Amino acid sequence: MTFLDEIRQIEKKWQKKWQEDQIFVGKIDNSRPKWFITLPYPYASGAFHLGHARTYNLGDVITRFKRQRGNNVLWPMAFHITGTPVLSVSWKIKNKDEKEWQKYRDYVSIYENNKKKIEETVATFEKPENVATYFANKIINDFLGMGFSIDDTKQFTTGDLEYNKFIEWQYGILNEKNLITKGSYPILWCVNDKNAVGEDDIKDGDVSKVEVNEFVGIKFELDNGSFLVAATLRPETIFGATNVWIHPDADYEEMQIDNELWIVSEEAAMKLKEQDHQIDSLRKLKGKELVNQEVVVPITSFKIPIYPATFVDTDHATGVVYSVPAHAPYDYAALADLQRDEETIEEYNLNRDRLGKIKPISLITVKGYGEFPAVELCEKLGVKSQKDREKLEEATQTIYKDEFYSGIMKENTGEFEGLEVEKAKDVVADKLRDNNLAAEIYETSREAFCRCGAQIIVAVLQEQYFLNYGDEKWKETAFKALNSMSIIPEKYRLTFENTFNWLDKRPCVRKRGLGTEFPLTKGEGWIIESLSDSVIYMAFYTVVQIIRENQIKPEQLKPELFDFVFLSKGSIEKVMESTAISEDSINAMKESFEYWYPNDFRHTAITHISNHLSFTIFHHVAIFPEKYWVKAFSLNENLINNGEAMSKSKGNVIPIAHIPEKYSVDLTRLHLASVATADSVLDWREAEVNYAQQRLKRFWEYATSVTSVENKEINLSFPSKILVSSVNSNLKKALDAMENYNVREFILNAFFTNLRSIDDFEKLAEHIPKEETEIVLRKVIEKMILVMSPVIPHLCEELNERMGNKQYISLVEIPDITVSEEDKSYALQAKYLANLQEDIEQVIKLVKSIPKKIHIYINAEWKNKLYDLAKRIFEDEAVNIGKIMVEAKQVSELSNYMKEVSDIAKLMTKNPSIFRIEMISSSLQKRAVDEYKEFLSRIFDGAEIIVHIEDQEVSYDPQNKARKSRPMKPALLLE
RNA sequence: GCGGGGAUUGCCGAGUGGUCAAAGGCGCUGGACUUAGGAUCCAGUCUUUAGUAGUUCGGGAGUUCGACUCUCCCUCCCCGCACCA
Repeated sequence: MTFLDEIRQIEKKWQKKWQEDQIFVGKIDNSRPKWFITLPYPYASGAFHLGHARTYNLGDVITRFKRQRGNNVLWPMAFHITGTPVLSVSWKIKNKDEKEWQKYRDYVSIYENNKKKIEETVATFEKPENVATYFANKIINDFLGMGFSIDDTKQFTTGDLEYNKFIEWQYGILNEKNLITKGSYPILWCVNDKNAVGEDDIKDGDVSKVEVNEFVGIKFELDNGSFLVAATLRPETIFGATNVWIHPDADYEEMQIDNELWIVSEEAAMKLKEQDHQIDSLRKLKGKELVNQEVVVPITSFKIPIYPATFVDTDHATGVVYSVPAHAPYDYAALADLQRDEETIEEYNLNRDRLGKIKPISLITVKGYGEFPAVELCEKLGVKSQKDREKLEEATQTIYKDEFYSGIMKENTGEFEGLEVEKAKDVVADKLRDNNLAAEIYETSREAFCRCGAQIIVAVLQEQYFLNYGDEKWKETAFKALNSMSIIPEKYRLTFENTFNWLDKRPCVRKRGLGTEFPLTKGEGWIIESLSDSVIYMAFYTVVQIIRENQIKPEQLKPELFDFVFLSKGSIEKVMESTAISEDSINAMKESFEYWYPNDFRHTAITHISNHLSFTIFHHVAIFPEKYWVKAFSLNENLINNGEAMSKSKGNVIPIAHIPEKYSVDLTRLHLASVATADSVLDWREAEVNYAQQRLKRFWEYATSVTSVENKEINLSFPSKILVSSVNSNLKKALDAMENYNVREFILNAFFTNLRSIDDFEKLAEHIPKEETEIVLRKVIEKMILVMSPVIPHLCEELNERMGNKQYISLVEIPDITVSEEDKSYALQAKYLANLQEDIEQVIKLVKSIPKKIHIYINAEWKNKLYDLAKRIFEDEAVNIGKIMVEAKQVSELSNYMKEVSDIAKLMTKNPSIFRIEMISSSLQKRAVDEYKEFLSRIFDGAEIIVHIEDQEVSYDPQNKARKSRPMKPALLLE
C-alpha cells in the first residue's frame, strides 16, 4: 500500500469517528471562553472547488486551533439559496438549454458515475428547490470529507420559512429606523417576461456584460410645438448642434407623454412606456415626413434643419440624433456624405445653399487636437462614409474619452466656458432638465436578448425600495464598528473604509428570484434581494436548532419573539401569549443567543469586502447593541491553478469532492494552508504539492517509527538537547504566529522547520545510542502532532492513538510553550555549529584539498564585551571609531587591547551589522565545539579537530589566525 | 477615470529598517542508490576569494549611520467599480 493510500484510509476512519461522536457540536459551557466563528454559507447552485476549499480550510485550521487552545467553539453551517441563480438554473434545465444541461451533468458526474442516474438527477433540477437541496447536501459532505470541524446540527437554508420570519423581523426594524427609502430605479427588463433580468438571463451575458446607460433626451421644438427628442450621452455638445438626423425610411411616432407632445422612433416609444411615463400614441409617421422641417436648439435657440441619415439606428435610444460634426465622427461623416449626395438632395428637395453652408461648430478644446477633433480623426483613420462603422466606432470612442478627460469648454458655450467636459456634461444636463428641455432616457449598453428570445430594454421601476447606506448616522456608526474590529490581515481595512465611503442607496428588493417577501409591500411580489438577506444571519444559527427541536412553527416566530430573544425587548409573558411558545423554549433561545453572540470571527474571501462584509457591519449596527457587533473579519485571496484562473472552459477546475482521492485530505490541507500567506494569490502547482507530500511522508515515517517507543526520562546527549530545544523554540514561534492568525508562518515553524531539525538530528544519529534517538524523537513527535493537529488532524489523531492515547487529539488542549534560557542557548549553539561547519566546507571547497587537521580558533571573551559595548552605544547612530575607543578605554577588559579594538572598530564602521548579532560566550562556543568534535571529524573525512581559544589555549598558530576570530565566527586553519 | 494591490536572483515565490547574497519550491549541475528510472536521498547553483570582497531585489531621486524594506516621481502588470452571488 502506498503512503497516500494508507493515509486516505486513515482520513476516512477519523472522519467517521468524529461524526459518530459528534465532537464538533457547539454546546453551551460556561467553564470555558466561547468562540463563535462563521464562514459565509455556501450558495448551493453547483459543486465547490479547490478555491472554496482554500477559504474553508483556513477557517478550519483557525477554528481547530482555537478549540485546542481552550475555547468552546461553535462553527455552524447553512446554505444560501435565495436570489436568482438557482431559479435561472431551473428555468434553463426545464427549457432544455443544452449548455446548462451539460454544465449540470458535469457537476453531478463529480458525485455520480451512472449515466442514467446523472440524467435523472439533472432532470430533477427543473425545480429550484431540488438544485438547492442536491448541492447543499453535496457541499456539506465535501466539507466533512475535508475534515472540517463543522457543527452540522444547526443547518438551515435561506429559503426556510423560519428564516423568512427572521428576515421579516430584521426589515421591520430597518424600516422603523427609517433606513429604507423609496424611489425609482432603472433596471434591465425582458419585454416578453415583463420581468427584470440578471446576467444569467441574458444571451451571452457572461461574455459581454450589459449595462444600463443613462442618456439625456434633449427636446428640440418643432414649429407645431411638439418636440423631436434626440438622445445623447454628451449633452454638453448641444452648443455645436448643426442639424438633426432622422432615418428617412424608419417609423416614428408622435405621442402624448406626460403632458407634452414628443416624436421619437417607434421602438423608443415602446421602451419609454416602461420607463415610468404616461404615454398615449397619437400617430405614426415616416422619418422622411420630418425632413426639411426646422427645430429650435435648446439654450442657444438656434434654428436648425432636419436631415436624413441612414446611420441613425431607431432601436437605439430615441432614434433621433442631433448633429455635432465638430466632435462626433458619425455626424461629420454623415454631413460630408449628404453634402455631396445629389440624389438625396434632389429626393428630399433639400436647400442646397443652406446645406452647403453647414460647417462644424467647435466648442471644446482638447489637448492633442485642432479645432475639429472629429474631422481630424475621420481623416486620420480614412473614414470614407457613414457606412464605415468600425472606424467610426473607434473614432467615437477615442474622442469621447479624450474629450471627457481633458476637454475644456470654449467661449461659445457661454456660462460653461472654461469648465472641464467631465463636469460640464452634468451641469449642462442639469440646466436642460431644470428648464424642462431634457428628460432621462435609459438604454442598454448593447443590443441584448433574453434567453426567451425577446429583447431586453431598460425599464424604470417606481416605488423601488432602497437600503439607505448613505444615511450619515448609519454610516458613522458603521465606521465606529469597523474601527473597533480586527481586520485580518490589517491591510484590508482600507478597502473597507473606501467601500463605506462609497456606499449609498442600494436597491434591496426585487421582482424576481427566491427569497423572503418584502414585509412593507405584501402581495405586490417584492422579494428581499439576496445579498440584503444575508447580513445578520449568524444570529439565526444560535436559535435555529431550538426552533426545530421544539417544533415551533414559522407563524409563531413573530417579531416580538425576536425582539425579546435578540434585543431583550418586551416581556416573556407577552411573547408567550402572542406566540404560544413555551417559556423554556424562549429562554433557551435567548440563553443560546446571549451565550454565543457576538460572532467572534468571520472568515471569507476578499471579494466579499465591498459588499457582503460591509453590509454585515452596517446591519449589525442598525439592529444590535454594540456588544453584539462582529468582532473580527479575516480574509484570504484567491486560488489559481498552475498560474491560471480555474474555469470551466479551461477544464482546470478541481472539485473538492476529488481532493481525497486525487491528493489526500491532510496533504491538501497542509499545502493549502502553508504554501501562501492568506493575503496573496495561491498558485496550486503540482510540483509543489509533490514536495509537500514528500515532507508529509517523511514526517509520517519518523512518527510511525516511534509510536510504540516507551516515553521515559533519560539523560540527553548534546545533539538531542539541541533537537529538543530547537523544536521547542520552533513551536513557540508557531504559536506566536497564530496570535496574529498567520497560518503559513505557523506551519512553517511547527512543521517544515521542525522536520528539518529532525533531519539534522538524524544525521548525527549513529553517534547516539539508538534508545536515546528513539526516545528523543518520540518526545519531539508527540509535541508536533499536538500542535499540528489543527492542520493535519487525521494523521495526528492516528498517531495519537498509536501512541496509546484514548482522547481525540482534536480536543486536547495545546499548552503555552515557553522557551527557557537553556533552549535559547542551545539554539544559538546549534546555529553557531552550523555556521562553523559551513565555513569549513567553504574553505575546503576553495582550497580543493582534504585537510588532515582543522584548527578552530575561538575569539577571546573581550571581543564579546566589545560587541556588547558597540551594541549599547550605537543603537541608532552612526558608528564612530573615536567613540568606541574612548568608551573601550574605560573598560578594564578592553583597555589592554586597544590596537585590536581599533581594527574591529574599523570593520564595524564598514559593516555596522556585525556586532548586532546574538552571541554566546567563548567558553560556551568551546563547549559546543567539543561536543560536536566527533561529528565534525566524521563529516570531514576523519580530520583531526583542534580547538583553541584566543589568548588562552593557543598552542599552534603559525598564520596568526587567532587574531581574526570574532564572536560567533571562529578563525580556521586547515592543514 | 476612480479605488486597491503588485514588480525580488533562470522560473514561481518568501522577505517589510540591521545575522540579507536574500527562506522554500521548481529548473539545472554533480553525487549516492543503481545492470531501470520521469522514484528517493545528498550537495551545489550572482561574480570573486582560504572563510574575503564586489554587484544585485522594475527605473530615477530622497530620508537614514544603514533600505529589498520608508518617502516622492516614472514605467509596466493585476483586481474591483454595485443591485450580482
